[in-house]
Amino acid sequence: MPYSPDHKQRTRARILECARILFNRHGYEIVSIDMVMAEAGLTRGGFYNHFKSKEELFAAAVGSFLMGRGAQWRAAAGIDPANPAPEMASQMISGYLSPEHLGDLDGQCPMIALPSDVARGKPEVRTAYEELLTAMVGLFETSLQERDNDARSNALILSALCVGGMVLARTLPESELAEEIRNTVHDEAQRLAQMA
Amino acid sequence: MPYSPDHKQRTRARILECARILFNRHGYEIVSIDMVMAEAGLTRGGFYNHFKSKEELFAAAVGSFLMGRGAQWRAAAGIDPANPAPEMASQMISGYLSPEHLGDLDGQCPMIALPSDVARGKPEVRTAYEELLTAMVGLFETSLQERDNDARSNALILSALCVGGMVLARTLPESELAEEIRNTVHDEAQRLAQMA
DNA sequence: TGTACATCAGTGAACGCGCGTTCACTGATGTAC
DNA sequence: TGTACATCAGTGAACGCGCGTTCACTGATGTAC
Repeated sequence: MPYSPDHKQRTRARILECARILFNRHGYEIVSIDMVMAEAGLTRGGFYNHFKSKEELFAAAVGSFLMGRGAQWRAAAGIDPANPAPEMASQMISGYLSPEHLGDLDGQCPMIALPSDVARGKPEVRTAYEELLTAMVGLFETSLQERDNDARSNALILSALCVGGMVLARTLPESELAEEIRNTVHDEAQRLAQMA
Repeated sequence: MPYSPDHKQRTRARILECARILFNRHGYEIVSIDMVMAEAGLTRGGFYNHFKSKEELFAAAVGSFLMGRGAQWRAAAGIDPANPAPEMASQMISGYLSPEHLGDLDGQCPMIALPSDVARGKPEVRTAYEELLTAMVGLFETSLQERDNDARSNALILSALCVGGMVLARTLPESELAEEIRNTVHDEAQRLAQMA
């Protein structure tokens, strides 16, 4: 048995991490398998030892955010999904609609960076996106449900505000309007979360 | 002076219309200049008589929605920007967040179809996107301002809900969740427009 | 402890293909006479 | 009215390039003895 048992698994994780960052920054079509593998310190041929196609890599990269970069991000924001507190919704909104998140092209949530690419992708890619959204909606719902008997609807609305506000702010030229959108949507989401 | 004076102009408009539809459906990278020109009944070489690059075509195609397909769409929905009525906001929300708009891959608003592509584009492309959003925000604001002393903020929030709700519903796999998002966001936007 | 070996992660050349853009040209058109 | 012409929108071959994927191979590794 050559190589340690987890050698391949760690290489795969490295490829995935590089892919997530590159896709976030440049989008699905621009990023080539050569770019991903070079970034991971490997050559192109080895790619197919780990993934059966570029599309499969894309789905895996989108899905990897949930337990990878997204988990770090939740921890940094003091969010513990295992012990949901009523203030969790407010913390999520502050972090998601923050200027820091808007500027973080590499580390951002793929729901903001890649909706158009995902929408044109195969079902497995769109399902990976759905997992991210389901997680976000679930966290909002859990946080709201103590005080809110319409927690599900408000969780969906908060998710649409978070993703929608950030997509618009990201797509606009860097301008007053982009900041105005981000700020206004942030305040409205906080208001809605407090009211609930 | 060969050809009638508007011959070139009409050809340009035809190229632009084909480009808008193809970009909407397939995205910026997948659509080639060959595809656009063939769709317009022309050959690739002539493209550069009309546009100086693919990126310029993209910006023009995004911007063309406002006075082209978007104007048809407003007319069909009974929206007259010249005579803004208080119920205009509600009409816009009904049309924008409708199942018909969700299913219209060719004719949809580019703000839904292309945010990721635009965000990675040159400034001229992002400025074209900004024109679309500015128009939408302006229509909402005009419609709300009679009864609402916070019309600007609510116009921004409604825009984020419209675009955000549709981007999510479009990106998800065709599922209950996609319909639930569209419906819930639609109802919330209507509620907000009525309250204002 | 040291050596020969089997494994398989990783290599890199090659495949067929289509891209955006350029450019010398062609030929349909409206005008001049 | 009819014909020769100048214009320029449109043509299509060619350019250099990089893509996703395949495949015969290489060589670092842990194991067997």
